[in-house]
Amino acid sequence: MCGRFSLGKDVDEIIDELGFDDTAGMEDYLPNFNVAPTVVTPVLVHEKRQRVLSMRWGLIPSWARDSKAGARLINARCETLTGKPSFRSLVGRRHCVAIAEGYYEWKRYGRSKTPYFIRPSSRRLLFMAGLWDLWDGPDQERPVQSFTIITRPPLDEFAAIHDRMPAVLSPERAARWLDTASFSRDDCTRFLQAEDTMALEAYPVSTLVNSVRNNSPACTEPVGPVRN
DNA sequence: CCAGACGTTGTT
DNA sequence: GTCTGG
DNA sequence: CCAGACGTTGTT
DNA sequence: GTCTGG
Repeated sequence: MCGRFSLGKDVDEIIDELGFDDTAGMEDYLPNFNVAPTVVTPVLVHEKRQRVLSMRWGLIPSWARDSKAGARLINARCETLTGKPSFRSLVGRRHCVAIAEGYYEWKRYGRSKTPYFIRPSSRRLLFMAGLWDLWDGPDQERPVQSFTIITRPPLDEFAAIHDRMPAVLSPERAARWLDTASFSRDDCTRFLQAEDTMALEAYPVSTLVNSVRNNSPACTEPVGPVRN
């Protein structure tokens, strides 16, 4: 699955890599090596054109009575996406792509757990398919924008770490996912489960990352061998 | 018809 | 909002 | 995902 | 154990 990720690059690096020429949508951005659910973080959307919106991680459905309801909707299974009340209306309409340098996964060893960091071997940005929604809170002037990250069965190389992984998208496939106007709802699950061309590497990291209070480059530093 | 749920993960 | 259960 | 809290009353 | 907060 995906319950934590890192985005520690500077705003200029990110904007440059995305190919944008301004920082719209990232005015409040701060590098964060330990992005956790409920945190506001930049994601890509396509509304007439591609752009960045900063959203809360953890989808709050538009009909939710309170914002707590969505606190646990941090992931959506690609196999069941089109059937679930919280997600089905967003498929083909509100696609987004979470921007990260890599994601964390805790591998279980009996009673203990070791965090791993998984990132593109190229060290370019990692894109993860998602869905987003708008929620009109009772006292909110503006609707709350929130998103969920789609998960899938793992690629063979990562099956030993965990039995789920985020739906990772190469830049080309990310653009396809975002362009809902030309995206077929029926292809959704197949598209999200396709082999992606983005080569990834995985390695163990310090348990520093366990606590969301720890936000430093040490979170993503290897403490064991890097595996491709 | 109205009421109530609406999610994923991991653990046992 | 929309579906399921009663 | 993990960490941390988990309660009420009255008093300052 | 289970829920909330980050």
